[in-house]
Amino acid sequence: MPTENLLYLRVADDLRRQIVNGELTAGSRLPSRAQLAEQFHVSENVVRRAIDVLMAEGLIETRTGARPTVRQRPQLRRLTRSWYREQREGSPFRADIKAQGHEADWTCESKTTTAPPTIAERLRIAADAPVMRTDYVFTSDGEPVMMSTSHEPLELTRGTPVMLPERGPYAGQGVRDRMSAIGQRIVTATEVVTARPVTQNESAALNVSAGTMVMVIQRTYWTDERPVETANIVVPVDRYELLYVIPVEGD
Amino acid sequence: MPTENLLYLRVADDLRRQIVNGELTAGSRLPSRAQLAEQFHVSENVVRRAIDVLMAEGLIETRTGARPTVRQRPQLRRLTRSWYREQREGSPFRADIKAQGHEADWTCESKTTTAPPTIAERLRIAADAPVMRTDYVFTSDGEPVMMSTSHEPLELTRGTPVMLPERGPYAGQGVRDRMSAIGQRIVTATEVVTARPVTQNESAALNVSAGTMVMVIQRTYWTDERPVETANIVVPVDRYELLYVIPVEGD
DNA sequence: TCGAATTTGTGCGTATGTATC
DNA sequence: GGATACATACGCACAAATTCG
Repeated sequence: MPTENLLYLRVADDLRRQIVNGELTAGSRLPSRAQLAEQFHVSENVVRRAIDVLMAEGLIETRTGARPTVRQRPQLRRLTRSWYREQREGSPFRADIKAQGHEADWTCESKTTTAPPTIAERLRIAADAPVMRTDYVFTSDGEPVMMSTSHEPLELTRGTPVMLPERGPYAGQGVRDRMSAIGQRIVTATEVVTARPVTQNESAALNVSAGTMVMVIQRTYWTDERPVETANIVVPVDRYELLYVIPVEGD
Repeated sequence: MPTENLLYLRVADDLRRQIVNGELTAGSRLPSRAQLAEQFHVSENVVRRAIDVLMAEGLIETRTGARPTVRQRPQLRRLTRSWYREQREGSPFRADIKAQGHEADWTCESKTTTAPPTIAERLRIAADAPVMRTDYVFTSDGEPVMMSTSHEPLELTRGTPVMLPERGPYAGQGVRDRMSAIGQRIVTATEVVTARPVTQNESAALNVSAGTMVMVIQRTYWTDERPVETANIVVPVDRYELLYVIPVEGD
């Protein structure tokens, strides 16, 4: 169906065209529903459905009482998910953000708890085994942009200087350096990437509107023998793209 | 807001609970709008919005004239996006799918064209330089599950036996082996992962409902000197998760 | 096979609450 | 505080597709 004959889709198409063409600049306001209805000679209801479509596409934002605003297309920032042929030191997140000309920082909170089943499986430890759980919220230029929840088996770190990830001599230096300090040499990371709608908690913490999507990276760090850390990293799809550099082996 | 006081969200929550609890089994039908409206003591319009929410979440499917059907939760299949410590031969896609106990196949169509700007940039060739474009639709157990669009510079392959990716002695063997046959030794792949709503074309080709999300992998194969192939790989988020295995180098 | 009942998708009108300006 | 505008909620009508006797 090249030409759309449904009213609300026709309206949505026209408005979308104006947005991507720049006739409606980022940050500007759309006409009100009543104005659009008169303009397109349709009912307000049709306009509302068209607005819903554009909102689902992430092109506009709506707030009750205010006319819809054209979202400024945030430039995608790139997260490099690879150490291949790079000499990376300290926190990968900070290095990535600084490389793109922004200020990076984070807050975190650690507590000991017991491993939930999915985490236990990923760490290959018994369910309910003691773990150190650390919740991070990462900020770029002061705005929260990413969050993650990390789990480390306490059987590895208990009683060592690195038990608390963000305290002590190795604070803020990343998992690899911390684990290295207690003789755990990380040689591999696995990352399982999925995408899903944002949860209420995440939408509040990351200041993104409900219904938008996030990518979830289930990252696990491995020594030659065992997994030593695993984390769920949550990134809004409209803020980040992920870059993987993959060595291709074989003749 | 722990308890939701909006009518349509209350209805959606109740129906969602019934689905995930298994009270509404996969493949079964929901009651009709009128029945649900009476059941919940709300208007049909509220039920409609609740249905919209569940559809956006991918929990149900609707067809005009038929009651909404509960989608059978497709088990996520895993795409391995790495050659690290694996000896992979031929098509990575087929190997992955077969390893998970399914039949894999694909259809494709090649044509010569000129490089659009984004592709030209990724291949580091002039815009409008001649390229071989190949569109793939991958099937698993006969169902379309993934699609991709590949571009190769014709300056590399013109006049060689591998010019047409799916014809000749190297048909179906994957980019690495084909390029190897003409002396292009691929040593690195880069993949940029993003997620966005499915387009109309994709939703028709992949048989997924409109409004659902896909992950897009922008993959580029590199020799030591230059990019030799780039592809946009489109995978629905509710069918696949991506697995990256990353060697961690250093000290 | 056919036709009638059912059900969804679309479209219209209106009212109320609430946030914005 | 008042005017504006969106979010939610109610009602109804019709076309198209499905379902089923």
